[in-house]
Amino acid sequence: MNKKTSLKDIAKKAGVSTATVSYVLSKKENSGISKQVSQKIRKIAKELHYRPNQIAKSLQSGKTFTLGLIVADISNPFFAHIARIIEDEAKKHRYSVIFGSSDENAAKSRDLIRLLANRQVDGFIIAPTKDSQKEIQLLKKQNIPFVLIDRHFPKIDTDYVGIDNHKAAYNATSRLIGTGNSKIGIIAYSTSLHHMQERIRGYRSALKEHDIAGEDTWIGKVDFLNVKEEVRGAMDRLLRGPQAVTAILFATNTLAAHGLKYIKESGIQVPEDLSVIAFDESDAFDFFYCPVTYVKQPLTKMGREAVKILTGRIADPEKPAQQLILDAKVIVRKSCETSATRLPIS
Amino acid sequence: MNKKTSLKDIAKKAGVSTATVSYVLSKKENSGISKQVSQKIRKIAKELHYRPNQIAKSLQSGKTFTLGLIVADISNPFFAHIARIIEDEAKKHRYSVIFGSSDENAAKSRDLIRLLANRQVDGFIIAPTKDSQKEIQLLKKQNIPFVLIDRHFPKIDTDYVGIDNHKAAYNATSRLIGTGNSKIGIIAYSTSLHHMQERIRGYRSALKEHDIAGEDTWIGKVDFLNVKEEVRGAMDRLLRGPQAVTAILFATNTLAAHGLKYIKESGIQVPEDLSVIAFDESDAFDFFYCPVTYVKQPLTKMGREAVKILTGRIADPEKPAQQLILDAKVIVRKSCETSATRLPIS
DNA sequence: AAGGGGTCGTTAAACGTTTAAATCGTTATA
DNA sequence: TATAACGATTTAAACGTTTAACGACCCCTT
Repeated sequence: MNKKTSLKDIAKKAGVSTATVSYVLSKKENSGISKQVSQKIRKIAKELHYRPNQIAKSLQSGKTFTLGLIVADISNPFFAHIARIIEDEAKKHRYSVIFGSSDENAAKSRDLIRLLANRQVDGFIIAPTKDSQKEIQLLKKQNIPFVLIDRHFPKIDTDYVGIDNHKAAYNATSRLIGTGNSKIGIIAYSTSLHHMQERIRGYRSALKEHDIAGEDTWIGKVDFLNVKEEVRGAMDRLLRGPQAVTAILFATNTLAAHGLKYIKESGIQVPEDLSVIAFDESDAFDFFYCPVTYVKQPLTKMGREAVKILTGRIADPEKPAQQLILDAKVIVRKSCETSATRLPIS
Repeated sequence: MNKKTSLKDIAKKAGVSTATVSYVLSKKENSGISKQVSQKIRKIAKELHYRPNQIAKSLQSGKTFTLGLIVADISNPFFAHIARIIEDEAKKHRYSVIFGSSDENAAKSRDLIRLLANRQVDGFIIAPTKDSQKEIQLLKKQNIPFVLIDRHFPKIDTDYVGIDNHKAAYNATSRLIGTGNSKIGIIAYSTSLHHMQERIRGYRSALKEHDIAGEDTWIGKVDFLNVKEEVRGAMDRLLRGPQAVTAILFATNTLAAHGLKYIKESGIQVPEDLSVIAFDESDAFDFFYCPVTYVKQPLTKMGREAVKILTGRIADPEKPAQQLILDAKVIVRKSCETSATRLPIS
């Protein structure tokens, strides 16, 4: 029906070549074409509602001005928020963003990366899943620009933006110790992903530093596939028996949300019975009956820098990889205040 | 450096024409080329890590297999959730999703639509802003497939997926009336957008139906630009004076979140002093000290149907526009239980 | 010996741009 | 008066695919 109008249509109507039209419509103000012809062409272009076909431009230029964003789940507020920041920063550089959710699944992640690579995105921002080292290596070998966010593989030298997870977990745990807790648990994902390992390591370091002999049972591991149930199971284990903990560090917002629900339902009193600190941010932390202390990641900076590093790499594929490790901030609230009485669940 | 390999490269190496390579690599199993040549080509393709250039395909076929998603703000959980559903459903139809946030700003929305149209997306899913009728008309005139979600313009005959906002607000308000409230307020956005008008109208209908003469002061209008402050101002007004309300309906999750924070800080007791119902979903509703009754939109169905309708339209641009109006469900919880004592703030 | 079919592959055009190089008048310069 | 220079526009190739149409070759019939 209503075919889109192309340079050719304009050229035909104006009685000139498509080259002339292209020069007029793409060049700023100069370059060879007479005022008369220029104006005529511009007029016709407007009449026909000409809109340049970006696909054709991309084919010819080899640039799509599109960034691929791959996260675990775009509906997770953590990633949704980052996505928004990336969108805004990308726009400043004239890029659009095409996204995909990997669900922490390496195969999905691989498929997404390939799909978007075929679509010739100019670069990727990726929160990689476990077991995707090979795919990341491949991107690197193919010289496709990308930046990892949130997680990375320390053995692969790549661009990366994230926080110092060890330090963040260390600080959070230290806070719990400082307010009088000596039995402290952590609930984390059961994954080899480095950021998660670092959070656990930071937790352990803090215990060790304060001469607390941590128990293995204090570390609750949760699989991505069955979060709700496994968080509850882990909480049960942490809060039971003679070594029951009096404080818990949740390694992500999702883990915390489930944990807090459990706490609420079991009638456990925070901070009297249990101190709590969580990673990330959530409405849940504000609205929980006792405002939850949390480890706030500098999302804005992370998103912006990721885009900057990526555009930098697109501009210069040869420059050395850059790892940007930011500090997270512990926002202290009531959920980890000192308390005298500590009652393990019987 | 590492140029991507094209059909031409494979053709050269195999000593055949690019056409042959194309036939082998794109056709399923048949069509003309001998086993030997086929295998040779496939082998070389694998060796050279051939990946088809989707941009070139798109130029030639006129299809990008990309959908444009334009929402108010991808970091709003409501839209982030829908985005995820759309992503998944789109994938089933082999589409990827490129997104943009309009911030309820018509100019931004227009720019986004044009940008993505230039990128030749095969269709749009749009939560339109106010004052974007013209742009929507334009899309229609240009025969670019699109589906509106969440909001639409009743005067423009377009595909649309949303809920019956009048009915939803009517039901929610009726619930508040049914539990003994007769002074009921609503906090909504100050916008001409139809969905918001409908929510207000539904609220009014319910009052009228129950012979309650609503006060204008019971309707708090909030501008998109200054939500936090204006919600607080509106709440102040609703809760003051002889006509102070004993119940509030929040027209969106964001409005509710700010309102609930205000309630919490002012020490107002829900549901004793104030009943509350909110549209949408939020962690805030679960974690607020009194679980909040909410109007749950069928997001999954909305997202899925939007994609289905869109792909349907892409396939057949001539078919009549389809409006899918779904029912929202009031999920009753404690925040709107009957209560005897009602104390306006003095 | 001429024609009819297959089989396997190539040619060439097309999609909508960009852009270096060529062309063609004019006009100024030597 | 040749020629150089300039200004305005066109030609043509290129980006990486797809695909209709064609051609070459071989085998079979009649």
